[in-house]
Amino acid sequence: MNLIEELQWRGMIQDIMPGTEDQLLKEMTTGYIGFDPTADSLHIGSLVPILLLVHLQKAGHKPIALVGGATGMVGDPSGKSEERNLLSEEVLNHNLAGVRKQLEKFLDFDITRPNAAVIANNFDWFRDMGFLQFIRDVGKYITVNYMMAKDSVKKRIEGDSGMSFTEFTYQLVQGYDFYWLYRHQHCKLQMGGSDQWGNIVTGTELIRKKDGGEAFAFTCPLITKSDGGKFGKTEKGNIWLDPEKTSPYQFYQFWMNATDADAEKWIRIFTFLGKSEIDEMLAAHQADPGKRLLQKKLAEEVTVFVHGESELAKAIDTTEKLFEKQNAPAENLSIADLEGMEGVVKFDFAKERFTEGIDIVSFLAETSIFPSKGEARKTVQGGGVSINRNKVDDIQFKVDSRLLLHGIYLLVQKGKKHYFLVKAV
RNA sequence: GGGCAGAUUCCAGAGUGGCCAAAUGGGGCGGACUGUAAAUCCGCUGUCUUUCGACUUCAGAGGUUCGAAUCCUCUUCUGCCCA
Repeated sequence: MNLIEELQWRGMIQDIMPGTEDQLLKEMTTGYIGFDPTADSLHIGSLVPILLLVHLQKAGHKPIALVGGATGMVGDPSGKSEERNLLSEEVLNHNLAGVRKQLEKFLDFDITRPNAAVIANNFDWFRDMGFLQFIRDVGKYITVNYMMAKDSVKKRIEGDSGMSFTEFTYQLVQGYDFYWLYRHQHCKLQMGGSDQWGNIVTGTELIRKKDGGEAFAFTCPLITKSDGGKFGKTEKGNIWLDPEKTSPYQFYQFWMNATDADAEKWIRIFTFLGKSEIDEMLAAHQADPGKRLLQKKLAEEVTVFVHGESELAKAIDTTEKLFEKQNAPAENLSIADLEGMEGVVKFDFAKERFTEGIDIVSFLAETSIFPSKGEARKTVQGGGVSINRNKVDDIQFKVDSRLLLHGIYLLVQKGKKHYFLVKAV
């Protein structure tokens, strides 16, 4: 399978420009993807573009990861129904540094290789460009009619929130990125999410009109969940690649919780496993879905890719303690077991308060396991809270030191899946 | 510059003087079922309070009224139309 065939099999190609496959077969091709510095860490939504770059490099081509210092200052209207807030330069620089650091983990930058990865920042070529120069060198080549025909623009013009000139111009800014990289880095390929198609095409158009050059592109489908929910979101928000923001255990759990339908799609997209291996796994999974083979494999592969072997081992370890022996009494967990639960949210709570005894509702609110007493009370009444694996359904319940495991710990569960470890200090 | 329409609780979107902490749908959370699935069903979804209830909320500031998300005035923001 060549690169395009493989990506197609994995379900990672949505739109592709004619000739792209031939170009990739013909020679080592430089291709780029832009990353938005909207936060100081990438989240799993960015994993797909990262994987595209990795696949590209594995196939012998040269990947460029573009961090959008300049485009980030404008704001991409694609897929947004409303005008975005501008980020300050300070925040932007902070985000840029974070994103850059993460990208460096996934690609091979060994400069002895001809196809070593490169990180570029489009602020480098926009910093000194003046407005007049831009409208003469870029704006002149693209008609407003063309720009208005773009879905991202059309939707906003037809909708009722309007669109600023700044965001309208965005496609030109991104288009110029492609042109610049084409001129200076011989970059002939741009990839991205399918929402980027319009912006990408503007770039190839610019290359054609300004230089008579030829450039190629393909996009991957946006990842969706089978139940229509947003991918990569949980009740706690985004799943980040930064272990400080989303612990490897939580990260692992996210993939473990994939539904069957999602796991079947995702295993091809998010892992590097080959076709025969995946086919086998799919068959095994369908024979006995209850074993969650796919989810486990998926979670393992992605966690290793992002966080490494040792973090995966810890995540699995914690998972086993909490889930595989779910019916075992909490008292069976040793101090080492409890201490070693990496990634479980931990809280300290004053020892004296346990000695005095405290009602369950205040306890849950004060530890910040619940945001308010009202919510804590409602969940307890609804049977959603367990302490040391015993369900608490009486809001009068007192928490005191007799409950502490090994005299120190309290294992609190909110719902079935959310564990918290409270330590008496 | 002129005219018109609008701003409601996480989102969409009702409500147009008391019955409104505010319909309905979505989302979220929790429960049952299960496989840490899916589908389905049930409960919760402003804060505090065991309950009664109290308090803060319908863009912002004032006002009318016994009483306002609802009426009036000004301000801010948004969309549409005319110049």
